[in-house]
Amino acid sequence: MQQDPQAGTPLPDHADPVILTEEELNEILTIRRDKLADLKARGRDPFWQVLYPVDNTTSNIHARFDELEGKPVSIAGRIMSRRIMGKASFFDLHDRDGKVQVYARIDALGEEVYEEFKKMDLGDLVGLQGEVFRTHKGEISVKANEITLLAKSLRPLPEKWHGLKDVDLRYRQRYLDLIVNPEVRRTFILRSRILRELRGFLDERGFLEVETPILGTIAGGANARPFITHHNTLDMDMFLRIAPELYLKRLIVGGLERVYEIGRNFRNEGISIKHNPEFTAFELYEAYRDYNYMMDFVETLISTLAKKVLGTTTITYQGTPIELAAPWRRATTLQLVQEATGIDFDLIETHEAARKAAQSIGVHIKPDATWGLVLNEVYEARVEHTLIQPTFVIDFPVEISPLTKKKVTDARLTERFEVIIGGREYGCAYSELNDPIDQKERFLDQARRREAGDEEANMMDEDFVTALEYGMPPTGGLGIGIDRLVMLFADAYSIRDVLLFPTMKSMK
RNA sequence: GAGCCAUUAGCUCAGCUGGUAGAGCACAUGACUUUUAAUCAUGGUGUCCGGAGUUCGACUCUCCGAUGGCUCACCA
Repeated sequence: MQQDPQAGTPLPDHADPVILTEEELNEILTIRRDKLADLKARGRDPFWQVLYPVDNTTSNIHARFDELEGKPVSIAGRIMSRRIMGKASFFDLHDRDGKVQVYARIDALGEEVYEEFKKMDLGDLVGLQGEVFRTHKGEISVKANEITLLAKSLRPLPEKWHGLKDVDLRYRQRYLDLIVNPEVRRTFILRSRILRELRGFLDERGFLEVETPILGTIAGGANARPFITHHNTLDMDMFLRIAPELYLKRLIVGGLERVYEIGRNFRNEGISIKHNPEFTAFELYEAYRDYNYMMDFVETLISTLAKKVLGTTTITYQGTPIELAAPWRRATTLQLVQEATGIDFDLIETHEAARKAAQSIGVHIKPDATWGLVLNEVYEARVEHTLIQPTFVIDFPVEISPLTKKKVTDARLTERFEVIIGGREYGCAYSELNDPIDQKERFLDQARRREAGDEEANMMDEDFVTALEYGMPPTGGLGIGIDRLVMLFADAYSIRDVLLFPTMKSMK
């Protein structure tokens, strides 16, 4: 490693009392900065290190111990715990996917290097070369014959045994959370694997991954309040997307036939253990398919992902056993509401009778709610949270489904289903509305709702109607919340546990 | 947006009925060449979240604020 020839001259910054900050008064911080200053003064500034010839990882050393025993390896990582016993020491080196114990002794390293090693701190990043062996107590280890400080850690890490528990700090300083809480790292590795397997599954089936605008002048494709931003040179307000749906269906019109997008949506709504203002949506469209096909597709997709990523379709979410293997139950909203409440909405013919029926069982509804809105309210209030094993809930009212084909047999309902697991919605799919005249009417209906004060009603998208006028094949569409899927697979209680950097208030 | 709860050393947490604070880890010094939450001895950790008030005296009581958590609302 090259060292700067002028290294002997610099003075420690904090030696000047004028720029001594309050923070540096802390004993531990001061000592670590002093150690760094000492290294600099001796021409050994660790921050001049630019590379290290790493040729192995800690997990590989464990996995292939039999063939690596007695062989030299070169690894690098963070010192996470130390047991110094005079002229010999052990420490744990953590790298990206594991840790290994390192044995450092003065006669292997030489006096100078060993003394430098003893001055290193927990949290320092080092590279080392040594031989793989097993200790008397049986622990796979590396006997170091060279250790190089690659970066100095100037702050003490959170406690080694209890880790970092303060939830606020864990989210705001996720890097610390990742350093000291191994299960957090596992969750995000799992998240990456889920996405990789999802893409593989779709690739095998001939889907094209596409990217559509996040920034636009119409926020369509869902019922939600958008974030508003401003473009300076165009001098116009723009929206962050709430769903990619209308763009993806334009691509179906364009003849791409099988497309999907995995990307961020933004909704200007409340934050909860199930909601983050930005979240990752997966939407897929396949021409010449309907929602029945999509049910088979979803069953296969989720159970395949579980098998590939978790090795099983039998999982436990927050203590509740869930079986993800196909087939899943399929039941209509009408059936499920009748099962749960005894009320058969199919036989209710007027909006007023529907409202009275809901009120009779104590479900709160708006005074002008229509039959379909009431049915949906009752479903959400009395059914959704009770569906623990994977269930396709089928045929939602037309009022809440402005982009979905109506059922040929019942114009009050649409060919739409939701995927419910553990009482939560994981996805939604439908036979896409491709009738431009009907679509325009639905947009106009939504526009009336907007004017009546419903900020979540869909915005009119004239160009989307124009696209449909050129002809869109019958198409099955699907949307799945990736964050919630990761929560399910990782057994995470809060959405924030599967987002590396969840949305937080700014500290004042 | 509402209610409840929390905030004390770098981290994890104690702190009684109001008398200006403790432990473990981490850190420092010393001992120790197979330890693994290493051990042993010695030592110092501090804007008690911020501000105001009550009081002779506030970590402790009251009010205001900040941040977070939970529940609810919102959110298909």
